[in-house]
Amino acid sequence: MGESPTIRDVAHAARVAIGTVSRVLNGHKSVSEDVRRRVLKAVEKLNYEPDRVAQSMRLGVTRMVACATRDISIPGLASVVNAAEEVLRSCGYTLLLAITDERKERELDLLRMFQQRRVEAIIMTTSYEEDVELCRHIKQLTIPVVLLDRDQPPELDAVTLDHRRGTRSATEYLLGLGHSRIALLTGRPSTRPARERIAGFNEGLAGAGRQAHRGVVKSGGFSAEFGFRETSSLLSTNPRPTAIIAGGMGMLSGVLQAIRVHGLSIPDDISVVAGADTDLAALATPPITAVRWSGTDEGRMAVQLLLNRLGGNRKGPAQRVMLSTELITRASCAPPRNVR
Amino acid sequence: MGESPTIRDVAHAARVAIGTVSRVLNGHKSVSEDVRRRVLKAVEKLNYEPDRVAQSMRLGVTRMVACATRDISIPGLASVVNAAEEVLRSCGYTLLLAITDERKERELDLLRMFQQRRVEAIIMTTSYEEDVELCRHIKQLTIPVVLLDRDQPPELDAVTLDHRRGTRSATEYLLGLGHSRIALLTGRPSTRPARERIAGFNEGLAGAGRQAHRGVVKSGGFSAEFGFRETSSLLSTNPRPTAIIAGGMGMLSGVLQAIRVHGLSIPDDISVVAGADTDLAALATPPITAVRWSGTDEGRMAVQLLLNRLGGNRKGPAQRVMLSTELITRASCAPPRNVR
DNA sequence: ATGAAAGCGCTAACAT
DNA sequence: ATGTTAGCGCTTTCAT
Repeated sequence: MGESPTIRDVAHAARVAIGTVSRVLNGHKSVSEDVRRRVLKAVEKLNYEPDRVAQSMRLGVTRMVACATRDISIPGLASVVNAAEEVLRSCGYTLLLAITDERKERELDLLRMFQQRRVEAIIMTTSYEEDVELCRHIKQLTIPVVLLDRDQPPELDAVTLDHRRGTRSATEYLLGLGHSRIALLTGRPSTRPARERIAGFNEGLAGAGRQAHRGVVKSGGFSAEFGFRETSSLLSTNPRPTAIIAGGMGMLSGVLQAIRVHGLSIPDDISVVAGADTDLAALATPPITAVRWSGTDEGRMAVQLLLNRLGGNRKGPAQRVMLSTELITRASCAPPRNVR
Repeated sequence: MGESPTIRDVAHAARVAIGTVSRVLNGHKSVSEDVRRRVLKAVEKLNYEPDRVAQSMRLGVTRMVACATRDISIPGLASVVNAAEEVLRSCGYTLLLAITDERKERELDLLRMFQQRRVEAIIMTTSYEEDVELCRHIKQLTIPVVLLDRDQPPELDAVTLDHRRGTRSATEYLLGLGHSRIALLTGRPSTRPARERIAGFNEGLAGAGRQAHRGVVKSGGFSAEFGFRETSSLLSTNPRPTAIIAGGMGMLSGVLQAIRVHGLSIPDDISVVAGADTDLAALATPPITAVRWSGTDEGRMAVQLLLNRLGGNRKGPAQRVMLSTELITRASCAPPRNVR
């Protein structure tokens, strides 16, 4: 880094003052054609690139936005980040990416690091929405923060997904097929997607006049491992559920694996609904009914909210956008055995 | 950003000189207990965070590493980035992420931006390895660059995957089952993974003493869309191939979709091998034989090479690491009809 | 139209 | 042990 030419080198080569070089590079009006040419030639010759660190320091603006998220190898999250980067870059911002792995300590570390790096805004998922320390640290930031599919703290902007309606639709659909023992697998209730799915599930059950105990909720994680473990244990109970809702982005593979291991077939022995519409859901055999939403829209919208804040609307009330979900019915659900 | 307290504010609050604050914060020896306590209390009270932009400027070191890649919504790439971020962060580096979308212009833009931001190293996939302009721009960078699964330019470090052997194994396996019309779908030969897969394919065919024309190569893209399009067209030829190798990370879904649309069944009508071992490959029905490798290892190794350079070994010869691939045989391949 | 110089926040070298 | 100051590369204000 030390060996890069500086504006001083350019000025020297062009035999002008450094202020003049700056003016040329920033397109100021009062520069003579002759000088402008000399400067540009010197820039070319030295392969000069302005130091954005120095610019940031001088101007007090970094044009960097940070994104902290659980794990981008989860397809749903990768789309969000991918879309966010594309929009940000097209607006001249640079994305700084960090993986939280759902660890609170790491989230706090990252928050501090973002602050030190003087990023101008943050897009993030918090792992523990109810954690007061975390919320306190987030709120005392002086830059805009946009939450991804999170509710807390309430004074922040957020783009959320309508998991509640998606899960309610799935539940109603399964009840309509005649299922009376439906299991919902989802994350800890300390995160919004899990809470909303559970709420939608209960609404669906209640709305059909059924007893809530006809549903079984396993709330503890979004991972494939969790899906596998809980599905395995559910399938060993008697009577076992006749339908499972895999309420997490990367959970489906574990659920399918467990069903396969138990030698059961979909939808004859058990119906399955996926909480996200992935390649796997669409192309499994049979194809899996899924609650679909767009991670790309989520990422774009998050940046939208953020740019609105950076554009000057710093003090307005929390902006909340909820993106719709849609139940895509496929062949993975059928009436349970006893009903047919 | 303007309202953050500076070291000067801390110094004032603690009634010491700014140099003293700096010494306390950087753990220098010669500081009295009393002063140290006063400074830390002031830091606490003001919620002071040192400005890393200013530190970068002063020290000439940013502790930032950039990663530019095609599209992180491709599962294989997301794992690479995810792993790279984890290692980098644990070493005190911050990851700056950019999506190239395989556009040369964007790659050139990004290279320039990285240079301006004074990142200390770059991890990237180039879209057009043969492009002299791109190679020239990369080579004139003064910071370490690690290529992901790319060969060009040859003076750069790279971590690559042994697609050649993986594809040769797949080809030999299919030939061994009795297939004589095998199709390989893969990307443009301007990228290493495609070239290597084609080479491995041809080696496999040649090694079995078969005529090369028993193989059909469609080289044009890694996307699901490409897989769908080419598979559809291949399935309409007569005689149609009896086996397809989906030689790309996100291609399998398109291939399976096309096979499904044509009403064919795997492996009775056609055998399939996937170029990456994804959830979809493992859990499709039937499960798909796949060439497996570890994106996580790839990302970690890339950072390893990079840290080695940053650790001082700037001038050594290009470091090249090739990670092995493994053929995971599953139920998607069987002898073709005429052989059974 | 151009030059000179201040100053962004910080660290380290030099004083004391 | 602590204060003072130069200077990192840049933009911008103030002269001229």
